[in-house]
Amino acid sequence: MNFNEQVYALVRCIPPGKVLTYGTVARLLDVPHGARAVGWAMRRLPDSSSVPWFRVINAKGGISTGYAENGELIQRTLLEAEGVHFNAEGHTNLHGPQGVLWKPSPWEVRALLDAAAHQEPPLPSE
DNA sequence: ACAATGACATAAG
DNA sequence: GCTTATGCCATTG
Repeated sequence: MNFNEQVYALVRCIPPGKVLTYGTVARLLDVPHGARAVGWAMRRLPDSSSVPWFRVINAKGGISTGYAENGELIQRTLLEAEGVHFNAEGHTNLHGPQGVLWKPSPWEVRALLDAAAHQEPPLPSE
């Protein structure tokens, strides 16, 4: 199972209205410093992918896209549609009372990764 | 195998 | 809070 497949499997399981940071995704995959690799996995995703890439943001709670001119706007709009609130500074509240950061239990993560490993879903490369 | 790159993260100034 | 510098991982030439 490739690293990016695990990333996709995990991102696919992010519930609507919740988000994950690149670093968090990496940590959930037992790669504490693989944030950049996560970003790479997102970048190679086609827009038509079934992976909710828009639910992945940076550690500041802001949009870090650069895949397109108006990518930031697109991602923000998609998240707003799911109830994710952006403040004037352009970032979501990851913690606090309205924290939208998804915090799955370790066993959940392992279960979904195990399921993905058994399914071996086709890589959505382009 | 080596060097460079990138939707990142963290520390320091 | 913002800008720089360094570290990390996977991928690519």
